[in-house]
Amino acid sequence: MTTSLCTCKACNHGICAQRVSIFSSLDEKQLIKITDLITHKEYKKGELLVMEGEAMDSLVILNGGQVKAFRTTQDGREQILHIFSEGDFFGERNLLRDHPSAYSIEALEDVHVCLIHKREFQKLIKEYPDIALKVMEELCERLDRLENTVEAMGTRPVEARVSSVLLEFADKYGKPHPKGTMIELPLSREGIAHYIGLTRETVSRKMSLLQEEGILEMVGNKRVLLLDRKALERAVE
Amino acid sequence: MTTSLCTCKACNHGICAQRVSIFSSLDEKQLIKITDLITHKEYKKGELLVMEGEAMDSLVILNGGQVKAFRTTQDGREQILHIFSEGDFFGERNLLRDHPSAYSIEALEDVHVCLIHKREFQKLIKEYPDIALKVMEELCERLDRLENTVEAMGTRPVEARVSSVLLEFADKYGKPHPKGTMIELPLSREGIAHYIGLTRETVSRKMSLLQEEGILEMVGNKRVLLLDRKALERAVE
DNA sequence: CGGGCACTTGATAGTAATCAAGTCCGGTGG
DNA sequence: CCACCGGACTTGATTACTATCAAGTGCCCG
Repeated sequence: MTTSLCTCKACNHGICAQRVSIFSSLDEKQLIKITDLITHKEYKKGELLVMEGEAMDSLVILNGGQVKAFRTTQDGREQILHIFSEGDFFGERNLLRDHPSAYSIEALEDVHVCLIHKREFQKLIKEYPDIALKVMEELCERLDRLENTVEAMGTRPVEARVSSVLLEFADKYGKPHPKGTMIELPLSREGIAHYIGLTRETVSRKMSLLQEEGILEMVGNKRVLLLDRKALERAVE
Repeated sequence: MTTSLCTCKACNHGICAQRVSIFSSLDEKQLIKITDLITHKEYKKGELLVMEGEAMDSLVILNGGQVKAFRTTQDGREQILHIFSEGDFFGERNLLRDHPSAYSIEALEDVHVCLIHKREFQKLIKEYPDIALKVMEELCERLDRLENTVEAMGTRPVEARVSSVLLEFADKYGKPHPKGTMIELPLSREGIAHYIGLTRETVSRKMSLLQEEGILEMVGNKRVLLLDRKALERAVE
């Protein structure tokens, strides 16, 4: 999955589509055809790719970097709904149903995206039904994750929710380390708070607690060394 | 949509599949073919259709009555994730990915379901890609609703969350009434609480408040007369 | 190396959970 | 049809927890 990355600036080797799971059922010839339909775009950290309520005319495939999908309430509170990483896509719902975007998308770091225009995407789906099945699979994953989030927000004590996010990040962004797992946090404390419906102070306090308990070690502000995964898993239940 | 209901006990007129949106793209001949694949089952109010963690071998289409999809935590707390009504289906995710069920399903009233076996469903999806698109549409709707729930649970004050559920029920189950809209509540106070992550007492108190404000009127325990929809909509924001 | 921003920590206040009685609804049986 | 019973609902008092407000500290980038 992470091998043979396309490192060229504009993906003109014709292989970047290969890395996206929704196209995994296609053969090389078909992939090259698709690559011709793709246009590219770059965003800097902090830039908005999409604004809530805006119409979308393309499927967006993340080809490097991470973004957050979030909503802002009238009184300025933010709720993060999804974090998308390399290989993920978004906009599919707006293309399928012709709705405006239900959330804003902001680059968490410098980001490179591939765009497939609405009419091409709709043609592709008709032509290769397997693509629809792959999209469906991805929608199912998101449903699973959101259901877990709802359950956590509805029934779990705050400490369990923090633990749960840390486990999610460990699985997605963790790298082996002699003392456990090193996690590159995609979000600041405030970001984590907005992901699970808390305030930055509460997240801070709970993470300090976890550190005192010897479960993890904070390494600067952007990394966490997970020492005792089992303990974290117990905290989630 | 609600016309020409199949009121026979076992749906042997061969038209019950017609009422399900996922088959709406098929013609009558195809529908009759599908009807042959369907088996039927009845459940009484309170019965479990599916247990969390159980393997599923069929797509379940609700042909009458309502059910709730929920999870129970180790310490006995319940979180309701979905409410399914006539025409809705579930189990699709387990069939597509061969996972055990992520939640239990309980009949909220006497229920009649149609079952399509896994192997038939998978054949149908291959044969009629439009069905996959319809399933996808439905998954999108559920994602939308869950995203709204997460946003509400993360950023909205409790009163707004209660108002939000009442509006949802008004749209789904409300009937015109000289003084406003009469809502048949699918859930008890406790059920509503478990749907939005609160306790029954809190739901009770907030609904009493809404009644004092003249926004609604409780009619017995199972119905609510919504008097001032606009006010409720304002409370959600 | 310095400055700004993110993070931590502490004190206080507000809100919902919990605990605890009562009341009312709704179904059942006479 | 009415009376009764049990479960669901309401209401009140108290407790627990997290948001908020406020200050200080430390990380990270230029």
